[in-house]
Amino acid sequence: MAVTMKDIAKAAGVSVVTVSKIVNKQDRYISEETRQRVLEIIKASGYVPNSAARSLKTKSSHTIGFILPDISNPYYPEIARGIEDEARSRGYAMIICNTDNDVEEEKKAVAFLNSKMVDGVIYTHSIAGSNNKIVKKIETPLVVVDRRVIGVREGVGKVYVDTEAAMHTSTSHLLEKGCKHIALISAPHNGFDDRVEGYFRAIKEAGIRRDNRLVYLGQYDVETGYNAIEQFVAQGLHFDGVSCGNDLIALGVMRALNKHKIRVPEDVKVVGFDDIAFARISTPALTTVRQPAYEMGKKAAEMIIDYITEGKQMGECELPFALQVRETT
Amino acid sequence: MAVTMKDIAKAAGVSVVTVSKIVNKQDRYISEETRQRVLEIIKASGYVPNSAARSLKTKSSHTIGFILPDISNPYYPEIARGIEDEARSRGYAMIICNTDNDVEEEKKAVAFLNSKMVDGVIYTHSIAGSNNKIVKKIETPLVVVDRRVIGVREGVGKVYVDTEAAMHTSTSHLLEKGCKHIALISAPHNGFDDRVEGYFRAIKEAGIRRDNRLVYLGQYDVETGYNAIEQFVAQGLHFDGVSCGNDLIALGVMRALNKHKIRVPEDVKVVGFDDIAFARISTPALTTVRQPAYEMGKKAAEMIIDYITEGKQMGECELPFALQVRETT
DNA sequence: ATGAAAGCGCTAACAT
DNA sequence: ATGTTAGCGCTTTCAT
Repeated sequence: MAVTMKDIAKAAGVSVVTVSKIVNKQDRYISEETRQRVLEIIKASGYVPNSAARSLKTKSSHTIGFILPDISNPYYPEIARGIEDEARSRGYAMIICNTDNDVEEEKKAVAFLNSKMVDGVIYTHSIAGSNNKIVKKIETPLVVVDRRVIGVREGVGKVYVDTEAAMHTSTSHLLEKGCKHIALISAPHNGFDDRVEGYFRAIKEAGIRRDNRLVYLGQYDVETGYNAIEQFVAQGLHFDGVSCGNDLIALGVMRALNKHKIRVPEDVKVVGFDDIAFARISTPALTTVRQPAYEMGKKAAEMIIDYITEGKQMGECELPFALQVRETT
Repeated sequence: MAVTMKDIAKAAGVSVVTVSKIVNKQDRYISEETRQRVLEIIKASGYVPNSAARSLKTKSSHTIGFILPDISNPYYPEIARGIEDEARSRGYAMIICNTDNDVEEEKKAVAFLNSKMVDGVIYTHSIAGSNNKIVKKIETPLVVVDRRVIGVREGVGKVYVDTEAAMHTSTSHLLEKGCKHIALISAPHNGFDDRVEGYFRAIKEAGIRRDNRLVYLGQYDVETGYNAIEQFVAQGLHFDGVSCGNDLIALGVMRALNKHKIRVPEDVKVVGFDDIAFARISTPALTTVRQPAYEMGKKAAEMIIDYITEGKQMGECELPFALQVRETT
């Protein structure tokens, strides 16, 4: 049996109340002498407060949930790390729930986190489906990270980057490098699709007519990039640049291009999105738009914990993106 | 205020005990009629048991901790996913703690998880430092995953692959492909170093004299692979194969080789270790030894939860590795 | 400066 | 088949 406050109290010859006050630093009216004595006994005994009892009483678990599609997908781990660093440094634990972009799984995750009595949840929702319903089920403070949710309930924190502008930047970069026939390979979102819009705005500004045959919308994965190129090649389409919805797609693109002996960047230039660790490592190294994943996670955790502990209203926080020019353009 | 058992009891006109029994499926002696009635009220009210109260009573938090070096490093997320899948399907939450391979951070993580009253911990310890001390501080059931810990206390579960044999396999593969001068690039471990041993055993069996100039021990990262090759080249060393301690190193190797216009696999063959997602995607695709990371996580969670819930003794579990021959050999 | 009393929501004997 | 009682370890008035 673990040592409890009662044990400490008995050993120190004081009441549990006194011990509680000392542990919680409500020691305004505690004599320095007893304070020291109790503190020493605590240290010697290896006493650790029972968090279940504390939670039951205070209605706060000092735990936050992180709902995301899949931790084993690159990019998300960086967000998770940002959350964990900020959270733990402030005494909060992070419980993660993978949903595989499945709305049913998201519902389960929400119910699970509710049952775990988390004090808040950070949510990177799936790209398809009606996330507003999910958001409504979340009873705790909530911050939506990485994705833009339109019209969610009041008081929801938001941390994001302007993906429309980012995509505009990456596509414009291709244009500046002399590309005239730029393909878009990405994944469809429900509602406003920032990436697609950013791409179209860039080529429109350049006075280029849109060619829907060069737009391929699949998933945010390697296969999509690969398959898209296979399809373009099979159709005999001409293109000299590819703007990708994320780096995974770009890597798939490069693989397919390599297979067809199409040189990057000489024949076709490629630009990714996200700047996952492998963008730097691939050969050739991928030009991409950096999303500050770690910072987003950290900011989201900061926001929600500030709210939980100080009632500081959560707002919106837009973080900057940055073009990383490497070898594929 | 959330709805409690008391509310349900009042609404159903029964005692909280009856509700408790129904919720916990101890309904042997509950009449079908009351059972249904209570269940309906529960459903209608959206009642969720208060896990803090439950934990306080049962001394079980239904939460397990996962201590690991860094979730934003590929390979670990797969383990994490395996743990989370198994854990959540059985009602357990997973709290992760990053340690950055720092023993002090590991201590903090252990203290943190203890304070969170986790029912068990799954531990992938740092490669340096005296982990036995850490292990001793962990008061809960413990499973060590991915790493081999020698001489830890009794009753600790272990999930691992035979890395010595795996490294022997990858190096032997290089030998079979005709390599005569095989370099080893890896990271040093404290105590027995499986990977280094596996490598040496393979070249010794092939009757090749060991050349310590071709052994480079740094970190398990891209830079180490890159720097090692730079050093070999600068020293004018001849080598036709590289056996790497993990895939990150191998990727760094390929990058450096590419820079020096050394062709893979024509001039130098490269084999990695782990089979992270990017091994398949890199160009050329990396030949490597697959470690079943997801399965290891899943197995570790299974083991520890079986122990927690059924007292089933934890043992050792060796999972198989598998050579994945791709384009770099 | 310290403590007594009450109760958070739940479960586990022990009745009935 | 259902309820009474007690208590898990802690925090929070309210006394003293």
